[in-house]
Order: sequence, then C-alpha cells, then structure tokens
Amino acid sequence: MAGIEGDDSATVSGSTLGYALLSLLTRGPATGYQLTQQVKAPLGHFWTARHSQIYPELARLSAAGWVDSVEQAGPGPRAKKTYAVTPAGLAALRAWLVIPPTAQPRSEITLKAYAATSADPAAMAALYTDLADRSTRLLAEYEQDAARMRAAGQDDPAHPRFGNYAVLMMGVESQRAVHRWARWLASCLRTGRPVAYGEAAD
Amino acid sequence: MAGIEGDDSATVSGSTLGYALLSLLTRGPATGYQLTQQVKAPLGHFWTARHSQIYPELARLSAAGWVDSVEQAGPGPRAKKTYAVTPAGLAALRAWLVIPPTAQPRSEITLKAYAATSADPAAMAALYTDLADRSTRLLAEYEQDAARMRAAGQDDPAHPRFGNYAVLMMGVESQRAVHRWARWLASCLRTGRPVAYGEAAD
DNA sequence: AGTTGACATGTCAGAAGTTACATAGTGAGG
DNA sequence: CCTCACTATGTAACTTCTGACATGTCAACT
Repeated sequence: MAGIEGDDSATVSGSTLGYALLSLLTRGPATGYQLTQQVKAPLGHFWTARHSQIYPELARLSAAGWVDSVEQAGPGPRAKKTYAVTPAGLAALRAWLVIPPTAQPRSEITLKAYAATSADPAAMAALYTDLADRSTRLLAEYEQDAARMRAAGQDDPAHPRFGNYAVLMMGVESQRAVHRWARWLASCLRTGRPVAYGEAAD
Repeated sequence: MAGIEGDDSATVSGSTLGYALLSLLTRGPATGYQLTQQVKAPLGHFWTARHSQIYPELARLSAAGWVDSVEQAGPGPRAKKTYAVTPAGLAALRAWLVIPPTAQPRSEITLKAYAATSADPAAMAALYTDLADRSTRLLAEYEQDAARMRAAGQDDPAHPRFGNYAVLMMGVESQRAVHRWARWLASCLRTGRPVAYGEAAD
C-alpha cells in the first residue's frame, strides 16, 4: 500500500527491479525493449532481468505514478510505449538509494568450491582453470571499456553517466578477485597439496 | 522426471539449494536445524537459505532417495530427523559439481552505484564509506578464520573441510575488492571530481 | 520467394525465496 | 516463578524470477 498509490509518504516501497528500471530511465526515456537491452551491460554484470519481468514492472511503476508513458504506433500488434521518470519517481529513487542494502550476494561457483573435495580433482581443476581464463577475457574487455569511458570524461562524478563507470569499475575489481581465486584453487586441486596464496602458477 | 525418481540417468535435476544441502551433508549427518545454522558461515557469505526453505527441500531430497533420515524423539511436538547423504545423492552431487555454472551475481550496492548521480552526493559518499569500513571489519575476521584453518591443515585439498577454506578465501578476495572499490567511489563522490583508481584517500 | 534476426509487447505456469504463523521442550538467569 | 534464549520442525501467503508461449512488422541476406 504505502507509497504505491500516489501518496507522498516517506515510506520506501516497490521492488529492487523497479528501482533498477528507474535508474535506467534517469539516463533518458526508453521503451521496455530498450530497457531489456540495457540491463545487459554494464548493469547486467550485477543485475539482470528478462523482458517478462520488465513489462509488468513498468505497468506497476506507471500505476504508482513513478513513470509516464507515451504510445506510438510501432511494429507488431501492440503500440510501442516510451517511458520516462516522473518527479515522484525520481524522489522515490533518491530515497531508496541512500538506504544501506542488506541482501547477501549469491555465487554458484563459490558454492561448488565448498564441495570441491567430493568431485573428481581433475574435472574440478579444469572448471576453475576455465573460470580463470574467462575472467582474464572479461577483465581485458572491461578495462578497454573503462579506458574509452575515461577518454569521454565519464570518470567524472558530475558526468550524467558516471554510474556506468562506477559499475564497470566494480566489474574490474570483481574479475580481478575471481581470477586470483580461481587460479589459486585450480592450482591446489591440480597439485593436490596446499598452495600459498599468490604463488599459484598458470 | 529424469534423475528425481531413483533412476541413474546422467541428467542433472534438482535445485541449487538441494545441492548446497548435499554439500553440507558430505561433512557428516545433520538435522534441518543444524543445516540452517551451517548455511550461515562460511557458506552464508555466498549462499543463504531460511529454515522454511530447507525443511521442504530436505523432504524432496528424501523423496528422490538422495538423503536418508533417522528419527529420534526430540524436543517440541515433532520427531527430530537426522539426515545423511546416500550413494545416489553423492553421485548426483558429483555430477552437478563439474557443470560450469551460468548464474550471474546480483549486487544491490553496485546497482545503487549505477544511479549514484541521482542522489545527494554526501549521503551516497557516506553509504560507500560505511561499506568500506564494513569490508575492513569482515576482512580482518575472515583473515583470522583463515589463519586458524591453515594452522589446522585445512588449506590442504586432501582435508575433508578444504571447501570451507576455499569459500573463505573467496570471501577474503571479495572483501578486498569491495573495500578498494567502495573507498574509491566514496572518494569520487566526496570530492566531486575524478579520482584515479588506487589513489583514493580515507 | 523464403529465412533469419532485430524490433516490440505482452501472458502464464511454475520454481525459488522471504516473512510470518504455529507449536513445544529444556536450561540458565533474574 | 517467570522470562528469555536455544533447540527443533513444520505450514501458508506472498514476492520475485525464469522459461515458454503468443503475436506481428520490417530489413537484410540467400
């Protein structure tokens, strides 16, 4: 109830996805389809959503008065809708942003490491070697993107897309962390003996 | 169907939570209550579940023949059940472990960073300063745990609880990454100007 | 002329996860 | 004696997320 029917109580309501969409819309109006594309990168490195989740959520945001939409004739059987954040939506986003989040991260690859001793060591070592390789590739990709952004002045907190740069930098840090860890773990499993951290060989 | 009715097909079925519980049970038989405690640390840093999710999942694992249970008279209105992995359960776990995971991580704090420019800079800077402090505390805690484990020989891949150590090391890497990133971001937001990575002051 | 891929919007069933409700014994401390 | 915390197991309602189903246009390539 609170906050979802146009009242201006300070109560924060709405799902995390709703705020993610509002964040995307602060970069300019967009259609549901465009938002679906935009949750791929760099946001997609830390938050994803399918279109089947996005369209209903946009309807909810619209009902709450947090976004406006204009319809144009588009391809396909239905009208194309372009959404934009309303002042109420922006206020709601600003209120949500400064609340410290509590959600714990979930990582399936780390969960698998927890049971590493139950599996075939060679197969598990291969799994973490692949992960290390993948993180190397991703890291190179992210660093290139970061350099491009810096050249465009996007590393300035005053730049309207500074958030993209901030998320990308978290991606860089994460991949560095994953790389070091995966390499160490693969080394442990391959040799079958304790390996000091930082001494993992390729 | 496949894999859930006692057939020994190579097909992997079951939820991630099911495999997480099997992983815990490879460390020895446990009750649902004990499993609820054990998903707190170190596994809880990367995977969590409430008892309301664990009890039904144990019932499903039992129906699939992946775990066995023995009942003892316990406190409270119901019998206490102690679960143990069956050979079929262990085989299922081993098959699942070597499949490369695909799930993307989710991080609410990174999502908030994406919209950082929409919020009050001072409030956002405080949020990331707090995060940096929290990661410092966690890191110290994790490093202590890691030292204790190393002293107990748990850093040896042959040790039955090597997985605990591996997960903890991911925790260490993650907190280091979060710390560096949060400090940098807070610095950016506080000064309002681009800050080179690695040059963020406290 | 036919196929593929991008554009574009939606629904539905089910899985996964959270919060709250419900019950009951035991031991420690006030 | 009372309360609190821990042990212990379950259910119910609800939210969130995924995967599949459903429709239709337009441009490029074969």
